[in-house]
Amino acid sequence: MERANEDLTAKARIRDAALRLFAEQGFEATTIRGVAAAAGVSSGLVRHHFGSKEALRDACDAHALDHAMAVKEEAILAGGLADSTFMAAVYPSMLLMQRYLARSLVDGSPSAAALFDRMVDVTEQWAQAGRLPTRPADPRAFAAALVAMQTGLLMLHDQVSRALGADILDASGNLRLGRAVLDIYTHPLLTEDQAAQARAAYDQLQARQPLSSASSAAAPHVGGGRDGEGPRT
Amino acid sequence: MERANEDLTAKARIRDAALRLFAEQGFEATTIRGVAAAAGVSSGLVRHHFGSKEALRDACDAHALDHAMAVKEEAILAGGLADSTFMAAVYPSMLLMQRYLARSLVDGSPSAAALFDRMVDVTEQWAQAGRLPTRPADPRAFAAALVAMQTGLLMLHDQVSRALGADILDASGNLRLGRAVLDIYTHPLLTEDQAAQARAAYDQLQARQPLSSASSAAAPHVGGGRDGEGPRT
DNA sequence: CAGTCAGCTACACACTCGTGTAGTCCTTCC
DNA sequence: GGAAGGACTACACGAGTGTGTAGCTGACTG
Repeated sequence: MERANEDLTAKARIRDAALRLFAEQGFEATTIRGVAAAAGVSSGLVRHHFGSKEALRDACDAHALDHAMAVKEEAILAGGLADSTFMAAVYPSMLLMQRYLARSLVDGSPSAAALFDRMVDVTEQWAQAGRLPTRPADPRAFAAALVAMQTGLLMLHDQVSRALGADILDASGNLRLGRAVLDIYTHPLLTEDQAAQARAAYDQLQARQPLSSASSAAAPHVGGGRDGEGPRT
Repeated sequence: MERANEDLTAKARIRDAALRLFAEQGFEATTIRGVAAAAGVSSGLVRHHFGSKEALRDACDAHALDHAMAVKEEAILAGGLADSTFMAAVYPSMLLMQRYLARSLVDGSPSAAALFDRMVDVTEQWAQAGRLPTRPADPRAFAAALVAMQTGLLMLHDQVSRALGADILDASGNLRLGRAVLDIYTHPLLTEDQAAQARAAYDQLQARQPLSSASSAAAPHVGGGRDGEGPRT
């Protein structure tokens, strides 16, 4: 399924190498010479084909978006298996594209930021459409948090893989992670008592510092009780 | 509560500036000269106090860990409010430390990776301790996914803030995000039917490609049905 | 008062980066 | 056959980086 690298044009090889390196190392840390070496060409050729490093990034952005869209449409046209799980399984390149886009968010790519907003929009509409078992109170914040959390999984690919002892981009490790995330999304992490306690704590916080500029928690407590410490230190 | 910058020694000012810049821009993109300018000193003084850029990073790592641990112990000693939510609310600097550590994960800092592993360990033990309403089938993967997702929220600080139209490090935006994450963790995102359907899809995937190296999904589908597309494209 | 030493600065060096330019090779078309 | 043009390389340049070194200042110490 994966096309052989030797059959590709040099321009495509450069773009693919850049996409992979950008995803793995980030935009700043990736050098044009490194891209050229990975693609098996001279550094001058990178400039010849793409003009500048920024233009190379734009080409990668466009390619990642095009690829994701094309695969998505193809999957929709092909049948009912339009959910992203199956798509990513059938098209291994999807994960690289997603990881590239996730990394672009950290690097501050404008197009990735635009995509993030779009994903939040789509998720917000999906949350408001009533497909959820429970309608969230704040669909916008709900969507933003959900998208950011899922993206975090891709960005921390190396860390998660190391903690699991298996590459989450491989079939076995990926299935394992997928089931775990499914577990998180399926079962509530807090009992009703704990949730009520947490909500009360937020109410108290909001009442105490209604207009203060002091920061509070980005990480919600997961363990509700006294010694219940969340995953975040 | 926040100490005045002018009262700090130059070494402390350099460390604080480096921590903030590392958290905002990443390690590679931050220059020693930039740190020196932010601290109001010459670039040579940075080297005089810390020896090298890597040693400066180590000092920031140690400081972030020390600060987090000290605040945590103090909170535990002070009373029952040991959960991270309240701590971060009381100690605004906690969020910066967390954001720094989250960013360090992306930049590949060894000590941040060690901290990530420790957080996964703690979360795994917490998941196995039976405090959850439902015991996860794979506590290790469950914990890794949970920690990565929460960390993702901090790493995508800018993106989430933009999508919400409010800085999530400020009180109002942070409360809003906290409630949203609480919402995610409290209510299941999938109905039982959808969850069963997703599990069946994973079983089918696992049976079809038992030992293949082809990648599958890191993003689980959230919408289960035909046109149900998850937040991830 | 002289000595000392940490705090601090200014400056230079080697290196790597992105970029610019000239030139070679090879295919294509008249 | 020869001109033309794209694919591709080699090399040079300026800017910015981390790092090294010499020197200045002021407080403390005998």
